[in-house]
Amino acid sequence: MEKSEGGESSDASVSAAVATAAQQVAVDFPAKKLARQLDFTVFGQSPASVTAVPEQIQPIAMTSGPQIVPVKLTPLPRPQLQQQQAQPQPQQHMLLMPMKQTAAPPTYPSIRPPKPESPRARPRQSASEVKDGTPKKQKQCNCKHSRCLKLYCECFASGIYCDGCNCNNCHNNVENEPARREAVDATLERNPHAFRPKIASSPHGARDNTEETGDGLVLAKHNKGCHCKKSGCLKKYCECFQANILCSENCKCMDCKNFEGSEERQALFHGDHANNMVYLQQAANAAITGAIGSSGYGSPPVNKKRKGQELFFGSIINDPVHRQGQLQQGSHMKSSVLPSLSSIPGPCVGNAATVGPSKFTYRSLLADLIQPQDLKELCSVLVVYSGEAAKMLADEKDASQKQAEGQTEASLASSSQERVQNQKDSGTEKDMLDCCSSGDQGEKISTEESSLDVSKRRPMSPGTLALMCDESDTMFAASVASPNDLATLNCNTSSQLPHGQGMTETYAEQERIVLTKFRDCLNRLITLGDIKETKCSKMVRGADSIDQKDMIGNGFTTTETRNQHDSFNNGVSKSALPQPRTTQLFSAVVTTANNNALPKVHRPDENRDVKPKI
DNA sequence: GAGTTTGAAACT
DNA sequence: CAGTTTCAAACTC
Repeated sequence: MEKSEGGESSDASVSAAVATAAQQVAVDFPAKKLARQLDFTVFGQSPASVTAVPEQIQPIAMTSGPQIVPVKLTPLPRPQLQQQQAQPQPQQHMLLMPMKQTAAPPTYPSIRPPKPESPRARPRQSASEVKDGTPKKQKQCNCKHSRCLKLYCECFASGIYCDGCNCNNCHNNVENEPARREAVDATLERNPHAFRPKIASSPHGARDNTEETGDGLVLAKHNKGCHCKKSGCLKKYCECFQANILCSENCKCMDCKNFEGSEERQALFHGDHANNMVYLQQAANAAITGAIGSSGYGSPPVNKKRKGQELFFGSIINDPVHRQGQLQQGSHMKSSVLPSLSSIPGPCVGNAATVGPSKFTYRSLLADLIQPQDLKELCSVLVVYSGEAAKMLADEKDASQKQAEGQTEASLASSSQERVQNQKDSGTEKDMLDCCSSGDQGEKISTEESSLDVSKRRPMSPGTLALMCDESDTMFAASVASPNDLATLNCNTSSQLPHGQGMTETYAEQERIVLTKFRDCLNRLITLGDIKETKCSKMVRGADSIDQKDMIGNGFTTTETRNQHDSFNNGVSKSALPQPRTTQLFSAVVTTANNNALPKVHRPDENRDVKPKI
């Protein structure tokens, strides 16, 4: 007779029997359903609490050996059990596994499950099992020939009795405990780790079994890895995919698309807001950490050795769709061929050889747009801005003072006195400015302020100085200011910082301008990223009209910013700025500033949104 | 719901 | 250990 021996009808009685029989462990090992339900959240369990389980039951198991221990169920040392402990649920059929399996206490690294999936990582777990994080119903197997006594059976593999399943000739129940235990023994004999988590535990330890993604999530790895051939590891046939983890070096899959950065994988997440947000966050973080410089790629993974690599790789070459994502994957497959494929992502050859635990890392579209040099140059630009702002403020102040003097017909003596005072307030600022300025910049200042005393120089704001400090290395020292200037600047900073209210206002204004320009720069970067993303998308979709050169090199960047570059070169501050590459990316900011920002330092409407945005 | 596909588990 | 078979879930229609 084919029936579900662990049927729901008998659920209560079976559970009661189990609870009674295994009273001692009942608390630690909640019922079966719960076990599975809570599967999904147990990865976060602390290793300590998890490892305690096997040790706890080990004495019992040791005494049982091959014998059947119907009374004291041997729970599988799996993470989900810990979850059960945390949230004890009534009537569950926790099964006892022979202590064999606990001979080597499994380690349950604290892993944040990408997805609430069975720790046991039994693939093919019905989605109905868990919805909105709250398990509704235990997964019901449909075994027909295995009697639910082989790992084919999810329930058995999960270490739980069948309960309400649709299986035939089920022996995975309390009534057939002897047979079940035999099966358990046999299974453990074949594979001592058969009932241990496939995901999360590792012979190398918890730490080795986890990897961190761009967003900081710690993802688990499949201990054995999958061996998928046709599913691309993007279907639930794949254990890794089903567990919502990325394939790892442990996998031996072919044509894997379940790696970070895989477009196919990302596509799957389209429509799934939650997952999409995770991806976006990963991308954002990756952009922050990896967008700058040619090392936009993190470490392209590495790992997997695929039997179908050659074949798979060959398909990539002519398949744009696979380039960006799998290209990265390919980097750890056949690094020798990577360079030729690195066109889209950009220069990543240097990283191709990088070997790391992580498989794939997101590479920002801006990776080849922003170089370390750009940052330095940006800082220089901002420094100049700060100086310009300070100067402008001083000019305005002087102008207003002079106007006031004229109106009041103040005496020459008093005027001089005020002038001296003014120097105290803002004059030092110019000193600082000139310290960091040289060449044309200095000339410009002297020209514009020919009527002013040379000593009427103002210090830069603390924020500007901070930039200066960061810039005090190569670029700046070489092209903007001499080391002596910087030294002087620093000295002046420390000695002249304490200024009056005037200086505070100046600082605030300087910083506001700098921040505003920085914001503009970031906005521009975003725009460039959008443009590039669009182009990449078109390209990936097979839009053959796009010239790849524009994508990878500075093509579109240079053309887009050429005019800006020109205008920049005509700007008043050009000599103070290190040349060119910044002009490609940041010239718009500079140009804009030269055109309208500095002359009107006080423009609340323009700067008012700086705070919120930044 | 039946049939097919898939890949892990089991077997040789 | 590799190849084959069995099995049940996932998937397709």
